[in-house]
Amino acid sequence: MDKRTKLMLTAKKLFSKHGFYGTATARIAKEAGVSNGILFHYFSTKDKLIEAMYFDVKDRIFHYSLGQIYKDATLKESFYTLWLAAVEWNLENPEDFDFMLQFENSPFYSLEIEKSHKYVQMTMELAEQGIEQGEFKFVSPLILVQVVAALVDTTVKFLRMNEDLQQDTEYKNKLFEIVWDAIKK
Amino acid sequence: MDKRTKLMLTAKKLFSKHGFYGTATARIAKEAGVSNGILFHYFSTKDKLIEAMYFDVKDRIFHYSLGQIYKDATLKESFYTLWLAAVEWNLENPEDFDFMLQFENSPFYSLEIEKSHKYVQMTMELAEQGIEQGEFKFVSPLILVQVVAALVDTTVKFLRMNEDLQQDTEYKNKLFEIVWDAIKK
DNA sequence: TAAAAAACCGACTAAACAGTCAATTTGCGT
DNA sequence: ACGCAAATTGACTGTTTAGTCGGTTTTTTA
Repeated sequence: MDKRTKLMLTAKKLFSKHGFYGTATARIAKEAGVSNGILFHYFSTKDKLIEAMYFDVKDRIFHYSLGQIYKDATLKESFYTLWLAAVEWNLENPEDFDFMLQFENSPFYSLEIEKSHKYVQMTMELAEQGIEQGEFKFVSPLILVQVVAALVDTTVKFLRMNEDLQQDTEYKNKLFEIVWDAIKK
Repeated sequence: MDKRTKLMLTAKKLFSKHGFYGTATARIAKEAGVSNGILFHYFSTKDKLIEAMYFDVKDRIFHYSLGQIYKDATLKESFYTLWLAAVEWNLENPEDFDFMLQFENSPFYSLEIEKSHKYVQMTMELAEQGIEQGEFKFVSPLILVQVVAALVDTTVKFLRMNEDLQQDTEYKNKLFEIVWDAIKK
């Protein structure tokens, strides 16, 4: 594994556990088993490292989740697939999840960053579709997307505390009804 | 105003803008117009200061919101009052809001802390009531509470970006329907 | 009003920190 | 096999940091 990847993995682990400023760059390098200097060769500042990790993680989760959607699916099916994929991905990648939560609620984060993401635009289009077809509530598509995202996070946090429910498909369907009822007309 | 309060107000302002570790204790004291030493007289460590602020803010918002509920209100009215009060309080106290978001998504936070709050228990009881009466979805009351809380945050973030909608009662009613539909059976 | 306690000051310190840099190794095209 | 660029090292630095402390002022108590 190349050292850049090693650094990213170690940084993710430490950031998610100890926070951004609770994690020294020297410690990242040390635990990754590489030299101090190489970190700044790949990422000119600590902030750049954090930002690079954000794009990496966000990219992977969206790519995975959107990839699950199949053609000719109804709107509800598409949203179910999207929601479930995101929930399961986050459950399987707790470090990514904790890192994202921290980042998106920190002063690092701005909506400009979010909107620059092509995948966000794709989900916005899905929401717009639903509104036009009269299937979703007649509100801004942006808030529908954010509601779904927020409820993914809420679900993940909840299922984390209730491991016995993580495999319970029936219960998860119930949880999806929360999301669907929230956005549907 | 006593110096402890001055410190808390200044800390809140700086933490919300620059993050926890982006804000030096010396800077808090300086901008609060008090000596460096007095900060550690009131809060033995920086972490203690952060935690004390969390309890202070959380206490005030819950006290305010729950205080708005009137007797003989239906369950829906109670939830509407609760949701609206929380949304408006957060809009009027953006520093508190940003601070809370950061704190609750940082490694500082744990569910133990949350549950220790008497107000959380009160909202849990409201949710249990709704489930028993068959008015809410038959899921864990905890997740219903968390869904409402998450949707308060989502609404606040959205209304912040759309200031023209902040006074639009009709639109806010629409946004509440999202919350209500999410939890109701 | 005296004594005890609590609030308050600001200079100080030891540790930790992000980022630099000159020197060395590695890998790759020719 | 040569030469050159990119990767890699780790010791180093100037700054910043949380927290301490001996001493002073203000407030409370009896």
